[in-house]
Amino acid sequence: MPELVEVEAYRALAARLALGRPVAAVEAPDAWYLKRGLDAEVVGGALVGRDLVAARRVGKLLLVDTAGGPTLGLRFGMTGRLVVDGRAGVDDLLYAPHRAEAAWERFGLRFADGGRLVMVDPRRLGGVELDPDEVALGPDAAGIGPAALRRALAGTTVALKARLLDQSRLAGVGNLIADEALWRAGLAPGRAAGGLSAAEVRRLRTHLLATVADLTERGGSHTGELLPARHPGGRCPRDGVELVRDRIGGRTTWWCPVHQL
DNA sequence: CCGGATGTTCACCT
DNA sequence: GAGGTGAACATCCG
Repeated sequence: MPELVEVEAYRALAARLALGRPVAAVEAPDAWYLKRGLDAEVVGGALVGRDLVAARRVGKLLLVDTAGGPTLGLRFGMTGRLVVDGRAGVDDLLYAPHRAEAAWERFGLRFADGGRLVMVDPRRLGGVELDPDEVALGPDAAGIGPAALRRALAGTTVALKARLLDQSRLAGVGNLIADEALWRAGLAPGRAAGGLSAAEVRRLRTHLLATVADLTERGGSHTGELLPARHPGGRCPRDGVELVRDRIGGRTTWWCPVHQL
């Protein structure tokens, strides 16, 4: 999906524009998008007439609380975007087409004043559920503390990057943030997650938080320093050697063999 | 035409 | 049980 950075922008958009507005209708044109056996009738019955009272985020999951009703859980997959009253939470997504087809509107809430909150998702990799299991997610990567990061990495020989991507251990880090943070921290993605020294875990935390802050400020997960070099022949922006391409945690991984140790 | 892309889930192995 | 792999979802891009 959009990673933590984009979902935070969606959360802020929803908090700014959607709260306090009663839901007049639920638009669920795509049954596939409703997860866990939900259908349009159930979602409509649960949400219509209710006020939206809070917009929260855990990792890449956006949570919208209703007054006296269930919490709406929105997942954006890789290409999902949130649009409220025609305004987008982020200007751009790396792999999303720049067009906005009405056919890609997978789910929406219509408000009494005619405004709308809409999920646009060309690839349909996202989805909607009610009262999603928030406990299944690890602590949010934004603002994670030293002890929590240590716990998230400890006790396994799984590759460090794979562990960072494991949403049940640490929530919010996606493929681009993982590569960027490891590149900044000078840590090889294939290292055993539990094998880092205490100093390395502290260094990783520092750079993970800085990465999230920088990408948030610049407007997206695709604004990292490493991103322009993530292609065959791409060179490390820091020391100029050709990056190594690997497959770690099921995802394409680009890293520098010189300074990531 | 082919392969790969900010993600998650599931089946199937080892 | 842990962990790895590949497929699936649908569309665009190089």
